[in-house]
Amino acid sequence: MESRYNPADIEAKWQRTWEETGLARTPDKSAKPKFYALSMFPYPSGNLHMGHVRVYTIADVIGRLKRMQGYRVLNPMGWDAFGLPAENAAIERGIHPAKWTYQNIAQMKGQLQKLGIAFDWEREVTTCAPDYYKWTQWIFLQFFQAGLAYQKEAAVNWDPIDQTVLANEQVDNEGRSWRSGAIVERKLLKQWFLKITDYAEQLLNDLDKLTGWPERVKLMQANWIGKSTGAYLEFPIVGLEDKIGVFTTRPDTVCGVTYVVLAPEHPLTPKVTTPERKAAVEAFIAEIASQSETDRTAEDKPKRGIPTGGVAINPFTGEEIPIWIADYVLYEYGTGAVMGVPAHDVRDFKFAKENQLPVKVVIAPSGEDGSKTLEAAYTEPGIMVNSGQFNGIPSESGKMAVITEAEKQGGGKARVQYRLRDWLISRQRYWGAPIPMIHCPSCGTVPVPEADLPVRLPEDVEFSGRGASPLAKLDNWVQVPCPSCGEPARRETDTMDTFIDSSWYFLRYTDAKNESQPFDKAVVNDWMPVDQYVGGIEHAILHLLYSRFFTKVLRDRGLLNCDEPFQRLLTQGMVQAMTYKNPVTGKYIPPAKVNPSNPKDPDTGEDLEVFYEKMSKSKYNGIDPLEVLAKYGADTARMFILFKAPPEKDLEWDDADVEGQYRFLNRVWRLASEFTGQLPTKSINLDKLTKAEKDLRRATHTAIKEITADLEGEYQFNTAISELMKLSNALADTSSKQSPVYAEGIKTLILLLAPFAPHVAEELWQNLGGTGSVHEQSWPEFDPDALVLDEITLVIQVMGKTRGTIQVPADADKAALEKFARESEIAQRYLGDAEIKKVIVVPGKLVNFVVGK
RNA sequence: GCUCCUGUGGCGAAAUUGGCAUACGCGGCAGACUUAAAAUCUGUUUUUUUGCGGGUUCAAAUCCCGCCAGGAGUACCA
Repeated sequence: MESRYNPADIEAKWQRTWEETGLARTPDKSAKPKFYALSMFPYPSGNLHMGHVRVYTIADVIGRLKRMQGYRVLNPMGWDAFGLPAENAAIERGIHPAKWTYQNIAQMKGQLQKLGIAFDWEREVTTCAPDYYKWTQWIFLQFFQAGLAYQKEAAVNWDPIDQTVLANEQVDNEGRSWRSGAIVERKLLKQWFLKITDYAEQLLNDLDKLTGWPERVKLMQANWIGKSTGAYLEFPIVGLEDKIGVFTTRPDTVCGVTYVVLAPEHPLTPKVTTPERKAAVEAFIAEIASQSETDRTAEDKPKRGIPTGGVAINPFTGEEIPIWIADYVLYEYGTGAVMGVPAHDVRDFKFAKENQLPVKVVIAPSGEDGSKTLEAAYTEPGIMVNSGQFNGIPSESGKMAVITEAEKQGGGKARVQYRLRDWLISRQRYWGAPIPMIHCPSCGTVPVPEADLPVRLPEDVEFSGRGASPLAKLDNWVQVPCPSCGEPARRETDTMDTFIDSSWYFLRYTDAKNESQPFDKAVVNDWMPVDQYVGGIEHAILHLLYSRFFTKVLRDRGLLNCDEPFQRLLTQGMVQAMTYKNPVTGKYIPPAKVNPSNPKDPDTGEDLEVFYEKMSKSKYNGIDPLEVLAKYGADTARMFILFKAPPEKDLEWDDADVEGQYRFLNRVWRLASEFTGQLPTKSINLDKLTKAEKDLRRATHTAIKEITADLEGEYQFNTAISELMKLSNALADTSSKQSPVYAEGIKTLILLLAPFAPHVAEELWQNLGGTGSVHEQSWPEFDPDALVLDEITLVIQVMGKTRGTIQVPADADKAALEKFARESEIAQRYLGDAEIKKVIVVPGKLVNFVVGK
């Protein structure tokens, strides 16, 4: 056996061997239980970064563990390959998006393979390949047939740099594009939408089924869906037939309405405006329209609005109330109009104070009559007052009473409102799946027949980076006969949001080569749902919500059976590295130019701020995985990443800790190299073990127990590895290296190490004469008898304070424990002749004496 | 503003879920080996204490209340 641990040699060798023997290939259906381990597939940028290393390592450990535990495992990999960067490369460097993308894929695949992840590459999925996007288009047609895909003229988010429309979700809260960072403009265009709002209630309710998801992700989705329960109420307008419909969550406060506010864009705005207010209202609307989203939503911005001159009637009190328009009322939400109840809504209170509108109290805390002047809005529940027939009703039940009355009068009803909007999927871009529709002057919008799929992206395209989509400029591609009437028609030139591609890729993996359908129903039902999904928290809302939506729609189309695609979700933290920043100039300084023990700016001499941040080029703190692999090997990189922090927490890169893991693998290597015995094939004779042997055997079986537990439930790779270290330490320190117990320990250590550091484990396994691959062995099981101690350490406390410990027989009962404790020298010393009022005995742990004062 | 999470040695982190706080690793220090260094090995180090203040309990990092600090999500959602 080679005496030195040389990762470079053994890693390449085993990666080749595993490839040849098909270790990672997904087994055929059998009696074995299935396990679908999935990591979020990458965008093929061309370069692997540490974030990738972390996700795929986590999923790989889980996959390898499950294989050893007797599951047939599916652990696939693919490419989220459509998207803007490829098109930008085409514009900037004149390289075709397809060529650029496939080059990147080849490069990244090579890098990924060096990590030693057991991916089944035979199921590789590439979303920009026609044999994939054919089915993306087919699924779009399913949505269309279900009435879930429709076109709408809409004010959309227009990115002036990328020259495209963005989904609401792709605009950050400063009104900037998630990709280009440009301030987004509003523009009217006819767009394709998917009706995700039809599934809002299910998407919300089924969050309860996701017991294996982090609470905070479920919470973020629930907030995003934003369900509110309330009422739709109508306010008649003086002098008009029209009524103003509002949505409110507080119908119980309706008698306190002192004004109504419309969104400036509301169609009723011009109708209710009186001639003398017309000029002012139009000026106000123009001013709002010219404001960017940023200004309109700026923090602590005062609410601005003006009266229209129009008057509405509160149907519950008969009072005449003014109609205003204001910038804080959003046209897109609810009905685009709100009722103003200054006394019981914080915003309305502020708005009323600023604009001298009356405040009318209609809810009072119990015991009060509502005559007190309010300093702030009273938003708590209370008793209805000044509300005519509703006086005296508690506000919570008053909500229903008001709704019932509104229904009786025909002026309202209960209503549930969601914040979630329909999903805008049109992109005026080339590098995406073409929307398979044809616009015919006589037949209207007609789907491309299934037999004609895929609608291929034409290859001969010019990329200028300006104006309309490159597809719209290709006359010979755009012009087609109408599939329905045969007359000249035009193709839809928009492509689909790439989030569509990633909303069903996990289904395609189950049957990746199917040429006649996106996936076979029996096959997809066999593998789905995904048992463990691993990915970044940045996808907590969009990708995960869209995938859930797709799964439900495809289920309703009869294509699969599951309600939820991802049984368990692990959101791994970022990989951060140390950055140096000059707090005066705000500039980042490359670590190579800084003395770590006394960080100063090399140019100005100023003291630098030192902290951990997500790795990025602009901060000069990126660590190239390939360099780490070259220096230490994949096993060390994996061990470091798994050990340094729990998987969901951010991880701080530290070269010294990487060295530490390298040292550990070297120690394991040495232990195994110096072992001259045989790996045991049958169980050990337990009759006459020495104390040292018993201790070692306990260490071995404790490791099995703890590591197995750490990999079930919550994944705690960091503590699992610390248990490996303990076992390794116990083996190194033992005096019974000739014992079969030692051989069992060595064998167990290698088996337990296998999911974490697969190459070293395999090499050591083979060197010690193990049969077959270490990764095909059964995961070890612990012997409970091995864990039993003859003696335990009993803690002796007085008044809850630990005063010392004694050794006692492990099988002593409560009474015996108390006796040992009372007679102990420690108790004698600390108790003296104090009166013992009570003795608490926790078997196996402690005895606590409660004494009188 | 609202919602949620986190706070433990010099550092990353553990703690069977109420029962010896700091496992495991990093770093530091000392020693062995060496002409010397690296590598390796051995030993040692974090000292009434789990952000702060109260409470419950025989017993609190863990449960409850109130603060403080840091982070995340969301943002006029009626």
